[in-house]
Amino acid sequence: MSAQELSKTYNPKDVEDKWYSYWETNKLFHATVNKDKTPFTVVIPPPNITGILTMGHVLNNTIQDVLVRWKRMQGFEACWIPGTDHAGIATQNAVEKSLAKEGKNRHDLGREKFLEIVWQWREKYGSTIIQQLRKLGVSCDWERERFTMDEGLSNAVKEVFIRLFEKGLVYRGKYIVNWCPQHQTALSDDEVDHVETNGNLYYIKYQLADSSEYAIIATTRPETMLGDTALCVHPKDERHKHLIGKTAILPIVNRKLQIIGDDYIDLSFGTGVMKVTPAHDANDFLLSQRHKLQQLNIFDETSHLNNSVPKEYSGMDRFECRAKLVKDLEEQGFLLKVEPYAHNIGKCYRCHTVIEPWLSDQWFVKMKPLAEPALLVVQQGVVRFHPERWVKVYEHWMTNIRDWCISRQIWWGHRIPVYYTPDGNYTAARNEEEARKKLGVGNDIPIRQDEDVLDTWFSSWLWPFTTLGWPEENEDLRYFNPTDTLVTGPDIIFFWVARMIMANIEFMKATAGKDGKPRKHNADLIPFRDVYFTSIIRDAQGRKMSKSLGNSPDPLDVIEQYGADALRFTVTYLSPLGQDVLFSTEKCELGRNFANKIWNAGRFLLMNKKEIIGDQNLILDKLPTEHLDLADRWILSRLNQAIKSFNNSLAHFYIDESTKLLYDFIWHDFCDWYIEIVKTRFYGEEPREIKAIVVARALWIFDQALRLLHPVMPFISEELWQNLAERNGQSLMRADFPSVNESYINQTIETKFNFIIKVIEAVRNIRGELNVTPSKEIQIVIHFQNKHTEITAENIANAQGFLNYIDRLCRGKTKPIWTTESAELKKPKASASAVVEGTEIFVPLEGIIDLDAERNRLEKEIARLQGLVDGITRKLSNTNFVERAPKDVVEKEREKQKNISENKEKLKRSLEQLR
RNA sequence: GGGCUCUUAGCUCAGCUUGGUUAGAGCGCUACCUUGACAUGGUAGAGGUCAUAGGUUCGAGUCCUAUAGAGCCCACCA
Repeated sequence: MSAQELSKTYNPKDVEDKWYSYWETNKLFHATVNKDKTPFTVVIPPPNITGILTMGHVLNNTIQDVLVRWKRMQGFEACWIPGTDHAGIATQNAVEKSLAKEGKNRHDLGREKFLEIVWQWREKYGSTIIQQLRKLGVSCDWERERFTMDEGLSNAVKEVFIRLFEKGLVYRGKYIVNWCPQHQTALSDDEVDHVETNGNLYYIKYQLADSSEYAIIATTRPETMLGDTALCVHPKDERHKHLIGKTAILPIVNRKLQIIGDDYIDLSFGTGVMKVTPAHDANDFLLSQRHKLQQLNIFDETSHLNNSVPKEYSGMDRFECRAKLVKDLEEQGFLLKVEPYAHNIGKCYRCHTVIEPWLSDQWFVKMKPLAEPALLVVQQGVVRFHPERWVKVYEHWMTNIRDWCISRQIWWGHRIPVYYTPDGNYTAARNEEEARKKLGVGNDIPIRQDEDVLDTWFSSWLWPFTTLGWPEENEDLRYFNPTDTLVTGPDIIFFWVARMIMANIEFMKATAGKDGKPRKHNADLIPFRDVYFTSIIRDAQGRKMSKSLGNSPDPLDVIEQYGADALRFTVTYLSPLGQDVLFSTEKCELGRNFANKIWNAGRFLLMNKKEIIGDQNLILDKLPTEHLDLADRWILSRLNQAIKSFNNSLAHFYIDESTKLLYDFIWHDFCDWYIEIVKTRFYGEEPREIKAIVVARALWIFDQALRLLHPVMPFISEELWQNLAERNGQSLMRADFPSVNESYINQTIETKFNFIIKVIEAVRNIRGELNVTPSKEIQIVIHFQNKHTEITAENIANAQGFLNYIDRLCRGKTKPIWTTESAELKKPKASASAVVEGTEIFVPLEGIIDLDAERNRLEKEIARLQGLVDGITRKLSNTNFVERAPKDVVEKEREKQKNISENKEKLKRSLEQLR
């Protein structure tokens, strides 16, 4: 489309897909090792293959894209590595659900067939979210797209497991794990949500053997008593310490329980006597290890009672069993009382089934040795968190870290590379052959691989280096790792961020860095320098937007309705560092309106370019500096200030601030003032050659603004930029980001221009307040103070030029004239008036003015100024202030007092004349 | 129990890092305007004891302490 045919409103649909495929087919997203450039690398938090795009992804990926596009334009070798996560439990869930619809389950199919189906499922749906991300305009290097279960990453996972195993950092053990009976797998501590729930506290009588005495215990899970193997009291508890060493009889079961003493007991809770159920409570398990107690497992993997309990209970569901047991205890006189009791219950973070602590064989990573260096790099600021407060949270977790349960009893995932001989020996190996070698067994003896798979995070914690080819050592890895910025949600700080820091440090030690030498310094071992924790997006009611609540608008609908740029702009505008964001679809009107404003600014300039210069394309390679007037100098000052502030805000991750800067500069400075003033020159009397310079300059400044805008709104900026001038096949996304020219930043110019703004606003105010319609022509008499005459004389082409500004910008027909301080002032009789920094403005309105309204207006203004003067006077009469405050502050107050008083007096005189 | 965050206009939020302009924006509201980019627009206006109470200071929306309310995270009580 040629420039002159721009439509009246901006239509995102006409341009978004067009430019995205242009960028992609021309490989503009692709990054390669380039020794002449500094790399800027970002790895995407890999979305789940089960996922669809949510507002959370929109925010997260927009921020990444803003950073990546900004750096790319600044001349960095910007590389954004995309990919997806296999999401073990989530994906297996999704597939099992769809199988269930056909009445099948995974056990009917068997492992191999089931995995085949999951892979098919992944082929079909696994790239949905990746396609959706493209709609948002993300500039990922798609040639580098990875998947946590692709061949390379799977090998890396194996390699890591084996190395950790050989170092003794991976071990197998019987431990209490969080067992989800729904998924029939262990979960890590982080995968358990604690939900406050109203339950009951049951008080149960345990008879002592050979005695009439009994102990009372309190429990919220009475069914677990079937697995009790001891009672426990505090050794210093006067009430109960005599019980230590005695034996109690477990009700119903009649098992003998020894009574032990341990200071784990909380004296203030319950009865002071605790039942010990080693196989079904984490703390009891620890007790049982200390006291060498029997660990009796009473549940199967579905949390039904197994046959180690009396047969009337075996086979029952745990909650059925609880009900029956409570009834039986009551009937047999063991139940003393039941109290309502609110407590936290652990639930599966995926299916919300109540977690059952369960004793089983699992694999763990020993975390302490990995955590120590990872804690240090954050404390020392080698890795920086934004906002910083997450450092404390991180510290707390890292110093109290527990071993990581990494085995999962599901099928979809990286199978644990451990092989067992029939007699129970085992080792970690890359394949069966290697395993036989390590185990020293021949082909005649069958060995089997562990059935379990690894936690999903066991592949994602390697993401910053496996995506670059590790364990293979290559140029990419040396060049792009450590990466620069990670953008992610604070909810996965432990799942993912902390573990990536650990893994990168651990495994990059043996890898060469940028200089080709082994990495030694922390700065080369970390996975990323900066971590930006995004806001949590909430709905209008303040609820977190989530798939399960279904309260997240579909971003694709939002894009359809408002455009991707509008969505990008709006979410970044709304996201202050470290605070939550309330989002609703309608808020995207903000972004849409802004896009339309920009569009029309471009349209206007191009229309005038055609009018003045004609059809030939401009080059816009440099700023035309001829015939600069005050407004030109002012907008150049504002532009350079905007560039400077934008860079500064982004460097500090104040994303919302940088977006607001763009908005204010383009809408208010450029459109509201500069374009309006440029109009006076387009339609004025200046020769065509000068007008040509003026329009070319306006276009050059707009070109700069589009470059500035591009990281946030890539589509509209590219479309307009291409229309603006001859580009010879270059794309804006690879164009130079504007650099700051300090010499244009000029406070004096801005002050002078602000005076003009104030004069114009004063006249507009008179018109508005006195209800003088724009069609009514008014005369304006401006009585300049000397200090202001120079503004018109020196900085605007001529005095007529200044009056043209006034005429044009006062939004209505005007006939401005001016006098100077030294000239005799012929104050019109019935007139409205205003004072701007001492310069008086009169609007003679005899016959049309509502004198009462004007008196009212003046009285109000005088009262306001009086209030200000009073405040300052009070301050200045405080001797403490005058003596102790810095001199310049006091001087400023004096100056202020003087100026405001003078203005007030002038208005008072005008008011007198109206009486 | 430990930690963190928030409370500013009718609504949603900036401003606090580094104390000193007449405390800002968007939406909404009121009035006027379809003027040769844009009504997804323009101009003007109304609207705020900056949660409360103390403290530091010449001076506090901004710094400190406490309180109240809202929310989040971690740990966990059998």
